[in-house]
Amino acid sequence: MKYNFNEIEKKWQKYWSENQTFKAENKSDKPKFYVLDMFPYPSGAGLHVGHPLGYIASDIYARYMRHKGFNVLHPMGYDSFGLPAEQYAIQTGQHPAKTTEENIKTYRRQLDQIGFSFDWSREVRTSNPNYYKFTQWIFKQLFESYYCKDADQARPIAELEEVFEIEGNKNINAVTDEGIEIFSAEDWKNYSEIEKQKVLSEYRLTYLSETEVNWCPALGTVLANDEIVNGVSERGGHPVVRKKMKQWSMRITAYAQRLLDGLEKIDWPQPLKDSQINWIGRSEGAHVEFAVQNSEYKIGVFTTRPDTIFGVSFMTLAPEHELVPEITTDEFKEAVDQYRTATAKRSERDRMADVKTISGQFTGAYAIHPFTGKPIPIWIGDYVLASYGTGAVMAVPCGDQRDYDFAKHFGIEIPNIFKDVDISEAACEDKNAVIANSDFISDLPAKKAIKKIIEKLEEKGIGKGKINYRLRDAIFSRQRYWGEPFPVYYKNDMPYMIDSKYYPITLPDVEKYLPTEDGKPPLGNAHTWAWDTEKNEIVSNELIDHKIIFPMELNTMPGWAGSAWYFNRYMDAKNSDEFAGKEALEYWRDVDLYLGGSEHATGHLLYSRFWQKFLFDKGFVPVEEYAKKLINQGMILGTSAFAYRWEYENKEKPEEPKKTIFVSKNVMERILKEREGLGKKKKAVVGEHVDLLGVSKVKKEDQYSHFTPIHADVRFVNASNELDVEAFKNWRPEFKDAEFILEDGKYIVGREAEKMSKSKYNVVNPDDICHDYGADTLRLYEMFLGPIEQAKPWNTAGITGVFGFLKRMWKLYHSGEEGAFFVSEEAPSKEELKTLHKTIKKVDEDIADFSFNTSVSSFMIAVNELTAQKCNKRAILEPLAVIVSPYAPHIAEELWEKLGHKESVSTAEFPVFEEKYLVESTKNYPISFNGKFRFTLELPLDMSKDEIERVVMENEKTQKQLDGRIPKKVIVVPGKIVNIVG
RNA sequence: GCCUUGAUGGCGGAAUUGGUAGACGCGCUGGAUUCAAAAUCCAGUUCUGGCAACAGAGUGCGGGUUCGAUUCCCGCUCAAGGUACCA
Repeated sequence: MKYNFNEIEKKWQKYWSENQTFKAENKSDKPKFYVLDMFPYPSGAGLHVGHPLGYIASDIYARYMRHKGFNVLHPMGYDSFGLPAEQYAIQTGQHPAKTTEENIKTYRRQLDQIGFSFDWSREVRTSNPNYYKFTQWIFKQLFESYYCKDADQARPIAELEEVFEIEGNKNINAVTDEGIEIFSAEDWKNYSEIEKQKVLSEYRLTYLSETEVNWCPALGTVLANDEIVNGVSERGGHPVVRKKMKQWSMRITAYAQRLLDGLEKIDWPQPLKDSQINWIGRSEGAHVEFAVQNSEYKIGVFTTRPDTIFGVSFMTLAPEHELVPEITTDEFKEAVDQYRTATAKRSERDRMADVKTISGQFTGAYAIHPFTGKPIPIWIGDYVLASYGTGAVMAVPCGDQRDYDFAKHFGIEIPNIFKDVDISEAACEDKNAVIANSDFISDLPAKKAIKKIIEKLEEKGIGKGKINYRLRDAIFSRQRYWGEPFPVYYKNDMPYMIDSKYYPITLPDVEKYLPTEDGKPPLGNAHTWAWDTEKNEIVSNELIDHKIIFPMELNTMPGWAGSAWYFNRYMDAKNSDEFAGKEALEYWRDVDLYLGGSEHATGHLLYSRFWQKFLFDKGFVPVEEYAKKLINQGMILGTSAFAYRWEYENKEKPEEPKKTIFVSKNVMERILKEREGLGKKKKAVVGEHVDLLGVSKVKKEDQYSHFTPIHADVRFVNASNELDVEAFKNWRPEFKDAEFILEDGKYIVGREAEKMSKSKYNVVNPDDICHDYGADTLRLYEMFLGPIEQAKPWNTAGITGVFGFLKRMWKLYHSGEEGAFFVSEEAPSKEELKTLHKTIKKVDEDIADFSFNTSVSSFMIAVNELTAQKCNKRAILEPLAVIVSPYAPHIAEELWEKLGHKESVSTAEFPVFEEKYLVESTKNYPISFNGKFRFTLELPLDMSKDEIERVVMENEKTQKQLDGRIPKKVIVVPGKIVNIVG
C-alpha cells in the first residue's frame, strides 16, 4: 500500500474535529500543562510558511505532554483588531469586521490543514464584543485604582477619597504625576466635582493627559515615530508637527521596579530580558533643586553623578521645559523663541538621530549653585530631552562628554574636579576617578562622595536620592476606528466610566473610517455615540444635552489592549460573567510554555506583564507572572529572487525607443568586476559593455546606467536559480518587451534572504507544500531546518529528504505481500531494541531542550537502522508510532489504527526509556597520538586502566605509529579515549 | 556608540560534563533497476597530494590553558537583531 498522505491527513483531521480529541477540561486528576502561542493577527495574505514554525514546535510539545500524562491546554485565537483591516476599509468601504471574518476563515483552514492539536472550543478574538467587554472592564478597574507605594500594590481609588476626606493627601505615598500639590481635608471638601476629579486623575492608573504627539494635519492622524521619515510622513510625505493632545495614558511606571524584579522569577531568554531591563532603564542618582537667581523659580534636575556637583558650570533645559518662557530675559527672548520653534518642527527621533550637530541658546538667566553660591548660566539645548527625568540637566562638562562638547562649542568654562585627570581633550566619565576641588567631598572616590553629597542635599532640603526610570507611561489612545471603544463619556470635559453592567460598549457603525474633517478620530463620524445616563444606553448624538446625555470617547484602545490579558481568557473562554472564573484560574494558573517572536519583547510582553501584575494586586488572578517559560522562535526568511534591470537608452539616436534589458546575474557580476579592474566606480556604468551585451552600436560614454535589482516572484524561479523568462515577461506589462541577456542559454537570478512579505514576492504558502508532500512532511521539515530560535531562510530544496523518510517509515509497517500492512508478533532482537530505546532517549532529551531538529534526525536514523534490520516486530513498531506522533501526527494515527487500536494515538502513553537495552560490554576506543586520532580498538568496558594501556601498547598499529619512539606518557580515560604522548 | 546573539563542508545543520569534527538531510559523482523517465535501491563525497595504503591541513582571525579545545580563557574581525544625546 502506498503512503497516501492526502487521504490520511484529511481523514484524521476530520476525526480530531468530530471527536474533539484535543478539548481540554478545566478539571482533571492529571497535572495541568498550558502551552500557548502568541496569537496571530489575521492578515489578508493568509499564513506563509514562516508562521507555523512556532505553532509546530508548541504543538509537538503539547502532544508530547499529553503522551506524558498531562492535562494539556493548547488554545489558539486571533488578535483581530488592527490597522491593516482599517486601511482596507478606508480604501474599499468594507467593514473591517467583515474582512477580518474572511481572513480568519482562511487562517483557520490553513491551520487545520497542518494538523494542530488546538482546543478550538476556546478560541478567542479580541474584536469580538464578548471578549472586549472584559478589556473594557479591566480598563475600568485601572481607572478606579491607584498605586500605593507603602503597600507596593494597586489599591482602590475609593480608599483615597476616604483619606482625603479625613486628612487630605499629605500622608499618601502613591505614584502620581510630577509635582502634585498638597491639600488638606478642608481643601478637599471645598473642591468642586471637577476639581476633585482632576486631583483623582493624578493618582489613577489610567488617566487623561496632555501628551505630545506627532500630528500630521494632512492625514488627520497621529503618527508613530517610525512612520515619520526626515520630518515628513512616510506615507505621502506630508509635514508633521508636534502637538499636544488629550489622551489616555497607563501608569505603567508605577510597576517599573516590579517588572524588573519579576524577570528574575521567570525562565525567559536572556536577550529578551535584557531588552526589557534596558527599556525600563533604571538608574540611581539624586534629584537636586537649583534656585534661579532673582526669582521664585526652582529647577529640578536628575543626576546619576551628584558627586560631580562642584563641576557644574552651566545648566541645560530641554527647549520645551515649562520654565523657559518664565526665566528668559528680555534680551534673549527673541533668540530663545526662535530656537524653540526650530526644535518643535523636528520630531524627537530626528533630534535623537542627529547627534553630531551641537545647538543651544543662552536664556540670559542664572541659577545659583547650591553649595558654592556661584551664578550658573542657564541654557536651552535640544540634547536634553523633555521626556526624560525633569527635562533639565546640571551640566558637568569635565565629567560628561555631551556637556563637554556643548561647553567647548559655546566657550563655557570647564572646571576640573578630578584628581590627576587630564580633561583637555575629553571629559572623564570614569567612575573610579577621585574627586578634587569639591569642598567636603574632595579626595573621595565616587561611591563614597555620592553617599555624602546626598546626605548633605537632604539635610539642606534641596535634594534627595532618587531612582529614575527611562520607562514612560504608555499612551493608550489611538485615533483609529478598528479597536476597542472606551467605556467613557464626558461631563464638563471630565471622563466618567460607564458602569460595567452595560458592557460591552460596542463599536458604532460609521460611514467613513477616516478622521472627521475637523480632525476628530473616526468615531467622530458616528451618529449614535452618546451616553444616556438615565436609560444607560447609547443614543443619538442629537440628544446630547450635557445634563443627562453626554458625548462619548472618540478614541479607541491600542492593539496591545486585547493581547495584554488573553492568556487568562483561554482558561475559561466562554464565561460571560467574568473574564475567567475563579476555579478555572486556580486550576490553570499560568502558561507553562509560551512561544513567540522576539519582536514583542518591549511591547506585548511588557504590557501584558504589567496588566497581569495589576490583576494580581486586585486579587483577580492567582499569579503575578503569567508565563513561566518563554521560547522565541526565529523568523523564517524568504529567499527573494532578483533580476537585474538595465534601462538602456541610445543617446545618439534619441528616436530609438528606450529598452528594458535584464542581465543574467553572472554576466552582470563579470561586468562589474571588469569595471572595478579598470578603476571605475563599482556599479556605476555599463557603457563599455554595450558591445558585449550585443545591443547596439553607440558611443560608449553616452551609456550611463546602473543595474537595478528588481524582485522577481519566487514562483518563476526553479531550484537552480533559473528564471522562467516567459512567465516573468507576462507578469508585469512593463516587462512585456524587455530583452534578456542570458548565460548558457539561461537567465540566472540573484538570491537574498529577506523578511517574507508580499511586496518582496518571496512568500511561500504552506498550502502548496501540504498538497504536494502533506502536513506531516511540512511539520517535520520546518523542524528539521535548524534550531527553533534561529532565523533561517526558507528553502524547499531539502524537503524530499523528510518526505522520503516518511515513505520509508510507512514501508516498515508494510512488509506484507505487495506492500500490505504487516507486523510480526515475534520478540524483537537486541539490536532492534537498542535502536528503539536510543531513539526514545534522544527524543525525550531533545524535547526537554527544545531541540526539535535533532529529533527528526534521530527518527531518520532509527528508520534507517530498522530498515537495515528488516524489522517488522510489533514490539518495536508500536512504540515507534507513538514517539513519532507529536511530530507527524497523521501518519502516526493511521499506523496506530492499523496496529489495531480503537482510540487516538494521542491517548497512548509515551514509551519509557530503559537503560538496560543500551548497555554495552565493549567500547571502540579511539587511540590518538599527541592528541591526533589514528585508529580505533575494540576493548571490553570493564577492562582496567593498566590493562588497557598494556593492550594498546602491545598493539602492532601502535608500534607502527610510534616507529621506535618511547612514549613519555600514556593517558587512558576508561570508556572514553586513549592518548599516547611522545 | 551600547546591549545581545552568532560565525563549523558546495548548502541547512550535528557534536552530553573538554575526549574519533562534519551525525542527519540536501546537492553532487558513480552504479543497479527501466525500452526510457519518474520513483526506488547501493556506493562515494571537508580540503590538498596520492591508483591506493596513507600523509598533511582543517570549526571566522591571533594568542593562551591542557596529554587533548568547535567546546574553557584573553584580544580582535565580520554578520544579524535590539536600542540609542537616558543626564
